[in-house]
Formats: sequence, C-alpha cells, structure tokens
Amino acid sequence: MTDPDPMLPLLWRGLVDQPAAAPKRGPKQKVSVDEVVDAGVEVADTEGLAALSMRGLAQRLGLGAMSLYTYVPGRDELVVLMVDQVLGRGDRPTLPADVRRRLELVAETALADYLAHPWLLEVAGLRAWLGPHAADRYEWQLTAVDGLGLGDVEMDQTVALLDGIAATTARAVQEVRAAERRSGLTELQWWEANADALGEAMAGRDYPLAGRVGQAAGELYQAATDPDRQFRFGLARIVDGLLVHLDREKSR
Amino acid sequence: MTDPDPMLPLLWRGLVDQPAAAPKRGPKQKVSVDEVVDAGVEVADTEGLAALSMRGLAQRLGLGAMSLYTYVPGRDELVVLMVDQVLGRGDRPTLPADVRRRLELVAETALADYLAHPWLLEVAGLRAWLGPHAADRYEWQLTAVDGLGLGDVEMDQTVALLDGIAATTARAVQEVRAAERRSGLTELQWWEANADALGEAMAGRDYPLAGRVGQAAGELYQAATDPDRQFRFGLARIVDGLLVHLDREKSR
DNA sequence: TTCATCCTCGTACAACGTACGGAATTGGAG
DNA sequence: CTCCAATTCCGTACGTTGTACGAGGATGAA
Repeated sequence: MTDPDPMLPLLWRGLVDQPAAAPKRGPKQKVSVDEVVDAGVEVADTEGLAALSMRGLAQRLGLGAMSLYTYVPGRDELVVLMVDQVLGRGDRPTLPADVRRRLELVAETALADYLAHPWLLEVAGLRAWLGPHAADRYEWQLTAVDGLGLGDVEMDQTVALLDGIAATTARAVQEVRAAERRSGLTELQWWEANADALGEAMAGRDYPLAGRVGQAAGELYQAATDPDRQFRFGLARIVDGLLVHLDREKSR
Repeated sequence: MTDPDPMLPLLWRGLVDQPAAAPKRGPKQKVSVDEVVDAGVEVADTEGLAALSMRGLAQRLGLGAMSLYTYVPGRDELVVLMVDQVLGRGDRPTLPADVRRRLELVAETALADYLAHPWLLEVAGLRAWLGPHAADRYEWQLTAVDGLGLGDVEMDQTVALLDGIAATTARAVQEVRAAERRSGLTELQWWEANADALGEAMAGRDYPLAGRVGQAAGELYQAATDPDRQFRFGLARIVDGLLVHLDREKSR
C-alpha cells in the first residue's frame, strides 16, 4: 500500500540489492557508508552522542558538511545505523548448559553492550529497527532461552526482561557518571559537601525509612547507589522467578 | 570543603530558608518559580520535552526570554525541578496487606507515573536529584517493602528493581508511539508495508528462532511488541523471585 | 531624596540540522 | 570523440536553540 521504509536498504546494505546497487554514472564517493557510521560510533563512544554533529563528523572524514547527506538521509538515520553497527560488535559467548548461567549470560552480555556504548541508551526505538546485527543479536538471545520449556511468546518476553534489567543497570551507571561530570565531584564528595544543606532542608520532615535505608545503603555502597550490586540482586531475583515459572510449567 | 549545590535550595524552596529568603529591595517577580515549573510540565506533557524551549515557555508566561533566568539557572535545572514537581502528583495508594499485591503496586504506581509523564524517561539524572517529592515517593516505596523480612539494603534494591521494570515498560510504550509518529504508520501497517522488503533483505540468512518467535508474538500481539503483556509477565517473574527470596531468608 | 539592589528583557553569539542550488566529476550513448 | 544525464561535493543561508552581557526600570531602605 504505502512506500517501503527507506531505512531498510541502508540497514541491510551489502546484503540486499546486490544487483544494480552501485550507481553507474557520476563521481565515486570519497568514503563509504560504513566509514561514516564507524566514525560516528567513534565520536559517540568517546565524546557522547550529544557531541556528534554533522559538521564535526564531516570534518573528521575530510568532507564538507553537506556531503554527509549523500551517505545518510540525516542525523537521526545515521544514529540508527550506528546502533545496528555496534550491536554486531559485542561478544556472543557460547552458551553453557546450566540454565541459570544461560539466563544470566543474556543479561550480562547485554549489560556489556550498553556499558561499552552508553549512548545506546539515549536512542529511543532500539527494538523498532531491525537491522542485520540487531537480528543476529536477537537470534542469539533467543537461542539462550530456547529448549527450557518456554512458549514462543514467553521466550520473547524473557529476553525482553533480561535485556531490560541490563539497560536499567547501565543507565544507573551512566547517571552517576553524568552527575560527577556535571558537578566535578565524586558521588561521595557531593554527599559530604551537601549533607548539611540536605539535612537542613529535610528538617521538620519525616523520612524514617528513607533515612534508615539511605544510611545503611550509603555505608555499604560508599555511595548513594551501587549499580553493580543492584544488577546482581535484581538478576538473581529475576532468574529465581524464571526458574520457578519453568518448574510450574513443566509440572503441568 | 566545596560549595554546596545551588540546586538544593531551589528544589526545597518554601520548605527551607524561610528566614531571609525573599529579597527586600528591587521589583517583585511577575510570576513564581512554581508557575514557571508548572508551565514547563504542561508543555512537556502535551508536546514533549524537546518542544520545551526557553523562548516558548517565556512567551507562554508573558515574559521575555531572558527573564526566565531569574527564576531558574538554565534549562537543565528547570527540567530537574519539573521532575520533582510531577513526582509529587502521582497517586500513592494505601498499601494492601497481601505481599504480592504490595510489590506489584510499587511497580504499577511507578508505571502510571512514567506513562503520565513520558518525558521523565528522557531525563538522564532522574535518580540523582533528591527533591522533596522524590523523597516522599521513595519513602512511600520503602514502606511498601517494609516489614517483609528484607534487610535495609535489600529494600532499596527491591524498590529499584520494581521501579526499573516500570521504566522499561514505559519506554517500550513510548518507543512504539515515537516510531508511529515518525513513520506516520501504525506498527501493524509498517510491518505490512515492509514485510516484502524485509523478507528480501533477510533472505539467505537464517533466523530460525527469531522467525518462529516473531511470528508467534506478532499473531498474539497484533504488533511487534506488547508492552502491557511484557510488563505483566516480567512483573510476575520478579515478584515470584522476590517471594522465593523472602521464603529462603525467613527459613534461615 | 538618594542609592544599592534586584528584576526585566533586547541584542548578540555560537552551534545546530539541513534545504537549496551550483560546480565538478564520471560513464554510457550517439 | 562528443555530449549529456546522473551523481557527488559543498558553500551559502535560514531557522532554531541555549544563554552571556549589559542597559534600563522598579523598588524599598537609608
């Protein structure tokens, strides 16, 4: 009915449209789409997604700003290509037999992806775009939860759940880093510098639990949050819950 | 040692610094910080966070653009204030006795917050800033997981886990909406329009599981994703896991 | 009445994505 | 060999953004 999405040929470039893909007339391109995307990934990895500008990227590639638009329709589309590109770079370990380790591995692998490329968390619509590497990754995630007794739909939901806690954890890590960059203080330093002001602000208000829990957490974490501990706790609960679910289904 | 954070007095405005807070000389302010923040929330709720510009907001308030900076240090800081503001608006239901319902309620309440104000998900330092309403909310969340036999630190981690799945779910909802806005097509329409192109692109590649699971999920969801079902499945597994954990701890 | 203090806001600047159109380059057709 | 259509490259320009700066006006204490 409607036009096909122009992003699909770009995402699957080189794997589709082999016939009549290259233009026959006109000058050669100075670089390639892959080089553009890789350069974008490098900028985003080192300076953050916000620092990725079309002008800057063009300069890095020895191009005029507007030349980029012959490779990529626009900045948003470039980012989509970057996402698929880095999803193909992560390790995809061979799967152990132990079910618990298998499930944990899905989350741990996703976490490694997000920590290696934190800007993935800033781009919305991750699941919406199906590029070749995203598809490979999804396929790998599904194999990890295959043969456990889950239904097809539940396999999808399980992968989403495990990927979700990885993303949440990576976000927590990223928030701490961002806060430290902004204030120039480590988390601990910030709390020390602002403990008085905060205590004064909260005076007259009752936070019995938050006060107690915050203190206990602060002493253990030596910070306000501890993403790593949160990940391990949350993942343990999720896997426990999944195993319970598997047992229940099996004995039906 | 270092200077206290200038955001704290702003976040806790009206609750601290009652003496000598108002300036004595000079003209009165045309509006109030609360009006500015509320107007910002209104814009973000209806048009999205990206549509919130200082100029636009000032005009809406009958102010010159630069006058906003006498109320708020900058756009980022305004957003922080907006976050705390809306966190004080959500329902905080009375807690049922049943443990499962209690845990579910924490996640469901958080989900309602995120769905009502999707731009919360775009704010990077959501958890970093402790304003009065964020503190109230955290205290309420802790009361929901209090008295279940969890340790102090585990209470914090449990709340984070439940809040996390709510955020993940709300993000999934938001991503679907964003994709539909961008393409002008509903998810189903997009898949119909692009099924051929995708099939051609993926030809020659093997996605046995993704193909099977995708089809099963698509038929059930009538879409590529179903955030609501994912939420219910994930939450059920998490609560199962938490209950298992509580049992184990109790019998030690 | 004077003056320090605070608010208001016009102007200006740098940076952004990108629309537009001309110049340059290429390969196939005649 | 010539010519032309196709394609890439890129300088210029527009609109939009956050906000630095400083002039002007309003206010209340001295």
